[in-house]
Amino acid sequence: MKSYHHGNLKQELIDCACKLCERDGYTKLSIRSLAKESGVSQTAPYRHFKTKEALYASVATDGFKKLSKACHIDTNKKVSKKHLIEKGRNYIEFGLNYANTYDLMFGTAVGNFAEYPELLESANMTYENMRVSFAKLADDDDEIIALKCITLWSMVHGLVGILRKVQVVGDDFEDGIGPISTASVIADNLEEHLDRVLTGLIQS
Amino acid sequence: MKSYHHGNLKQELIDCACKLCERDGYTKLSIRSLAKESGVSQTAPYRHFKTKEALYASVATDGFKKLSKACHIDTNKKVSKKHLIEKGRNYIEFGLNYANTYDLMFGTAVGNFAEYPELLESANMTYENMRVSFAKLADDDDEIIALKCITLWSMVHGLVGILRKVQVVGDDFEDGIGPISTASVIADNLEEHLDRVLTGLIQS
DNA sequence: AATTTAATGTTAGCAGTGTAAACATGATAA
DNA sequence: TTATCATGTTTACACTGCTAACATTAAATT
Repeated sequence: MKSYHHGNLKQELIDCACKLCERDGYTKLSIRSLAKESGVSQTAPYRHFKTKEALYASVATDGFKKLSKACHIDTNKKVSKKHLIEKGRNYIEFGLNYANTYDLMFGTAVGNFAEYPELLESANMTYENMRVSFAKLADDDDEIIALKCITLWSMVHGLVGILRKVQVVGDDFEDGIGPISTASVIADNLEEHLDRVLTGLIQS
Repeated sequence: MKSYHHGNLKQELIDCACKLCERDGYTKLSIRSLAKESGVSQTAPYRHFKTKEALYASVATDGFKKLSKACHIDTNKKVSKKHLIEKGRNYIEFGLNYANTYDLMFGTAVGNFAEYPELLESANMTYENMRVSFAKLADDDDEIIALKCITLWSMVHGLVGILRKVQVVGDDFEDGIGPISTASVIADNLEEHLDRVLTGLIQS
């Protein structure tokens, strides 16, 4: 005997959406299928999410929290380059393992983060963690730190994008080194790669 | 008096799709609206594009050709670091000025490039141009060149993504330097930035 | 030149979508 | 106890991608 009110619908919708978005990609997700999954009417989700984009925002928020955690460094203790390399690898692994969620976080599905305070907050936290960690390592003034931090961020972010795309682009060159095999080299030696890149960045 | 057959529908659909995808983002594009725009029945486009994804593939192909052109370096002449910096800037500017098209090219809207030979070809060409240009500059063996090339690609690609996202994420920190202002610094000094990054890459 | 064929168009229709409006239920506050 | 309001349902609209069956005409074959 089920009651008229669900009791925990919002959270259940979010959880379910996170799962489905990651499994099938966010484009495959429909509010109606989500509602059905929770055994609730087609339009019930609209009591909790004004639009589909708002639902996306919740999934993206969840993603940023996970990413933040994956990249978090305890800045009370001393921060070493090894720490940063490890966290860089965690970032990239998150981007590759949660590729569909990552799309939602960094794509255009959610147009303006400012419309979703929690999303804005979680995204800013991700950056802020990064910045503080980096500041503990490199001994530059704030502006330089911020600059290098954005550079570092765009490096790992870009690598996620290219590593994923290259698997799709293919590797059909007769001679020479195609992008796939090259990308594998990077992926298989992520630590070395990050070390090189990071060292260059700190010294610059 | 219009004839039953359009005569040039396929190309007109592509052109129109390119325009609309860039203007409104590819998610806003519908085959039906596209057909209406060309004064043709709702299902006429299906004679030229098996699925919507196939249409996307055509738009993406067009994008890669434009990107290739924007980044092309005449490798008969000598290639200087200045050349590469300039082309890097062109790449980034393409990514920012044709942001919606760029999404189509590097997002997940087209799942498997191999299903669309022209797309695969144009995407590979973009990489191949880059690799050859870079090879003329740096004097490493092929594998290292390819590796550095992927690194360089992911750097400019990442920068495009982050510079765009940062505008959306916002900049609301009380103290410290927020991502927006930092991104502006990078955007306003792209050449210097690329110079630093590129120099580090060549020397590594 | 006449005829067949294949490419390219149309119409009608299915199943699915986001979302708004009007109404129902029941938990909570007055 | 009653009134309110959050949360649910039903119904409906306009839109979507896509398929099947049919129409037209350009191109290929005889």
